[in-house]
Amino acid sequence: MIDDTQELKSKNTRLTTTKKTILTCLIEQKKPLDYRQIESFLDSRGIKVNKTTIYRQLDQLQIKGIIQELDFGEGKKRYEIISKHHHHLICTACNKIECVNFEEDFNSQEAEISQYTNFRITGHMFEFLGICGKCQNKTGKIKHA
Amino acid sequence: MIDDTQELKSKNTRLTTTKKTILTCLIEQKKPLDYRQIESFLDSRGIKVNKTTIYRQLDQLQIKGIIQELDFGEGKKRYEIISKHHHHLICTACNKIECVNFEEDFNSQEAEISQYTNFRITGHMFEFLGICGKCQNKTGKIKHA
DNA sequence: ATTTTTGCAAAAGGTTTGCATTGAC
DNA sequence: GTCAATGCAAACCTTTTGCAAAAAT
Repeated sequence: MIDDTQELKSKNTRLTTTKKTILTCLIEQKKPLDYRQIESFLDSRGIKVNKTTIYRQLDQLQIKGIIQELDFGEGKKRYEIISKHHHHLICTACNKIECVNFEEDFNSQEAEISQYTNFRITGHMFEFLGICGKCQNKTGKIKHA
Repeated sequence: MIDDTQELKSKNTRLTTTKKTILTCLIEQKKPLDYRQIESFLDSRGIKVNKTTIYRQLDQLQIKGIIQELDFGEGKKRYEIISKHHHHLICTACNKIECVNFEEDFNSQEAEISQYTNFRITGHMFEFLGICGKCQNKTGKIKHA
């Protein structure tokens, strides 16, 4: 995903407190965070920055291939450090998001698809929906599958 | 997904031209459409309706379990007739979206996940990203995987 | 008559842009 | 001194809300 073109496109960057702290935040929390969560983290460190700055730093980090944007259909973006390819568990009751790794082999599916389409498949999004432990215990209101 | 509670929640509805045409649109096109595409369809049939009305009808159809909202990370929702469970092919060059069906068996993955999390898994999102035939032929600018 | 459907304007929520200023190298 | 980083206000885009008017049963 990260190619040389993108590396070159971005000129020198300066290592500011904002940038350093956004990275710290995403590295520490190890899961996809939205704008508000990142802002809170900065806030908790006493760093008051304008939202434009945060968004711009996130853009920049994405262009450099350091972080990636994710969208779980919440009407907002989430940002995550790019490490190895993995998937997510999304609690449909409380929106908690966890990362999961598992052995994946979608070759048969991809082969099946290429049988009747002319797409060249370059990737996939595969996220699990469910109810987290806390929400399972919390209430009887949750629908049972 | 469709349960009795939801059925009961929605009282009588009236079969208006707007509602009928939105349904026709989604049934004919057989793929996830965004607000603008739906509006254009209505427009092409000479039906001028306020956006609020369209959004409200889409909400209503969703509550009744007739359509579903999808989000492919484009910053907007898409709406699709609920038929059997299927997946999508998304062209990362032109954003074209197609539906695909294939045999799926994610039991091993789900088992693996439940080994080290306490989520009860109720569903998944699994969409393929790629380059459609048209875009493959169109230009050399497209990155090769 | 009652209740759904509609239009309009305005707001909401997340994200982006333009422009001038500040600050790092 | 140069170029990246920042703040601010305003704009943008999609979606939602409140309220009153219209249409359907």
